[in-house]
Amino acid sequence: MRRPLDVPLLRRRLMDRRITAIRRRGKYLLLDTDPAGSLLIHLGMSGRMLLSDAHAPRLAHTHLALRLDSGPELRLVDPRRFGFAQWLDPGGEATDPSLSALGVEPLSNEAEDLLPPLLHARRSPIKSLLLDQRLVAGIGNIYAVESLWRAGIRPSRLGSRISLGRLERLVREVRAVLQEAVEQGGTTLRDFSAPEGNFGYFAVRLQAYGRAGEPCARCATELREGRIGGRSTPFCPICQR
DNA sequence: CCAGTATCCTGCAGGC
DNA sequence: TGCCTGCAGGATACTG
Repeated sequence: MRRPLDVPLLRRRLMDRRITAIRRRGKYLLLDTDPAGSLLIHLGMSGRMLLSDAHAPRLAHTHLALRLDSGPELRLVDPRRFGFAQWLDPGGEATDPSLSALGVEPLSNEAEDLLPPLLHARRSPIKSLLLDQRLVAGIGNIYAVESLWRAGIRPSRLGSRISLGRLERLVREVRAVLQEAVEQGGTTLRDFSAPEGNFGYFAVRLQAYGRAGEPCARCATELREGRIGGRSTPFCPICQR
């Protein structure tokens, strides 16, 4: 379902509300307010949130700008418009179909116990499983590709055909990749940046994503480019099995 | 149930 | 230089 970006409605709802908390669920961002309610945001492929001086010129494709009483403007910039911002009334988090269906947070304490058997029970390619937000919340193409390379697992291998031990290793690698990426400020390929405008430096650590045709960092075999779920899927034909 | 494809949209790189 | 094609961090509807 394509989501609306109803600016007049957002203006009515957000006027005179105070932002009390900022949360994340999977790839969704939630700004909770008082009086109760939340602004739900997804950045899609090309979206960014920017905290800018209210007088600074707005970048092209600025679809939403929230003037904060504290001074700056919170802006949603999204050239491709796959992202969205939507108002949620109290309780909306539980009724929103995609939000309520989100799976395990990979960085949560229970992920290492819950995920391996869950992945083992499915007959889809493991990469598709990692990208399925209803199973695991928050993994995108880059981090799926990286985690599988690190774990030495072929992206096309069916979940049911991977031992629980190897799936446990995979989940550990997913967590490590995500943690490192967050520490490095994310992965800037083209237009990603943090709200203050700084870039993410995880891209320099990518060993597989965007490296098809280059030698594998582990075994020097040329990385191949596959396609799973319509997404580019580089992998090492020797050390990913 | 599952896999693959099309779709939404703009920008950019590469080929000719 | 300019035009065309394909591809890009995501999610979902549809088809077979």
